[in-house]
Amino acid sequence: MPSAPRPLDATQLGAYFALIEASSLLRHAVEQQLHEAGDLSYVQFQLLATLGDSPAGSRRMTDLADGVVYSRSGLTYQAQTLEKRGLVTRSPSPDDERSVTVTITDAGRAVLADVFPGHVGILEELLFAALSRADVEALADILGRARDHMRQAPPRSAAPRRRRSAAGRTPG
Amino acid sequence: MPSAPRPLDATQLGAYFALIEASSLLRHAVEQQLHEAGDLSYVQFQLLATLGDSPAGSRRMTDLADGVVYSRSGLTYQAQTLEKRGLVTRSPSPDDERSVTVTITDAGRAVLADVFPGHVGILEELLFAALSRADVEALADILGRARDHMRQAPPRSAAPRRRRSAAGRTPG
DNA sequence: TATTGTTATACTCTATAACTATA
DNA sequence: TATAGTTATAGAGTATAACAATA
Repeated sequence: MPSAPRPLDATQLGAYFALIEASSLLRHAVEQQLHEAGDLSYVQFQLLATLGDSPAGSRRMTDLADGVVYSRSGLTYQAQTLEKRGLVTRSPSPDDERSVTVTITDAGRAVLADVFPGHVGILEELLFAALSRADVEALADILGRARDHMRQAPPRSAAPRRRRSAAGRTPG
Repeated sequence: MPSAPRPLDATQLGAYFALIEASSLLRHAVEQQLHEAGDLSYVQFQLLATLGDSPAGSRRMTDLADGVVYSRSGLTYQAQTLEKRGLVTRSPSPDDERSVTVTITDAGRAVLADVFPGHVGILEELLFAALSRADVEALADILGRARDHMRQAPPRSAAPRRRRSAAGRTPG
C-alpha cells in the first residue's frame, strides 16, 4: 500500500496533461498519415526508420526493440508482418546463433521515402508551427532529460514485475 | 502528391523523438500501474477522471469524448465497459432526448481514489524527478500551446477525411 | 543456467458501416 | 437533413506462458 504522495500542483498537472494530450493528438495524426501514405502503423514506421538509420540497415531483434515495443512477442509479430510485405528480411546473426538480424530491404526504404514527406509535413503543421525556435530547443532539452531518466529508472517498489525493453526479464 | 518539405533539423528531430519516447515510456508505466491498482486502461482512467472533475460527475457522451477517444463507437464501448463494472451510469439526457448523460458512481470514485496515489507516484518518480521547477513550467507552457494549436488545426489538405473528436464527421 | 527468439492463445481496443431515434 | 448514439463486425495490436535452441 503506497503512502499517499503529496498531490500535484497546478503547473505539474498542466505539464502532465499537456504532454499526454499533445503527444496523443500528434501521434493520432501521424498514424493516419502513415496508414494512408504507406499502410504502416506507427510501430512499424519506427522499426523501419530505426533500421534505415542503422549501419547496413541491420539490427538484432533485441536492439530493435528498445523503446519501441514492450514485449518480445510483439516485436516478433511486427517483424513478421514487415517481412511478409518484403520490407525487411530476417536471418540468423553470424556471431550469435541465437540472435536474428533484421535488415531493411530496398522496398522498405522505398516505403520510408513514400511516407517521409507527409510525415514531416504533419510535424511542421501540427507541432512546429506553434513553436518558436527557443521552444523547440527547450523541448528537446527538457524532454530529452526526462526520457533518459525514464529509460534508466528501475521498476517501482510497488510493482516489482518485468520492465525495460522487449528483451527484458520474463525468466520463462 | 505533397511537395517535399524541407527536412527537419537536428534540434527539431531531437524534440520530436524526445516527445514521442518520453510520452510513450510514461504512458506505458502509467498504464501498468492503472491496470494493477484498479484494472483500468488509460482511456478508462481518463474518462473516469474527466467525470470526477465534472459538475455532478456527469457529462454528455459527446463532451466526454473530447481528446480522449477518436471514434464514437470506441466511446460507446468504453462507456459500456465502465457501466458493466458499475463505475458509471448512463441515462437519457433531460434536455436533449438524443443525448446520453454519463455519470460517475460512488464505486467509480472509489476506484479513482484507489488508483490516484500510485498514479501520482509514477509521475513524480518518472517525470518530475528529472525536472526542475522551471522545466515543468516551460513544459506546461510550450506543450500547452502545441496542444491548443493541434486541437484547432483543420484536417490536412492531403488527407481531407474525418478528424476531430469522436463527435466528428461521419455523416452516416 | 541465462539469453534470444518464436508460437499459441486470449484479450483489448479501435474503426467502419449500417442503423435507430430525436432536433 | 443533421446530430447523438448503438450495434455488428472485422482487424490490428499486445501480452503471457510455454517452448526450442544457443551461449
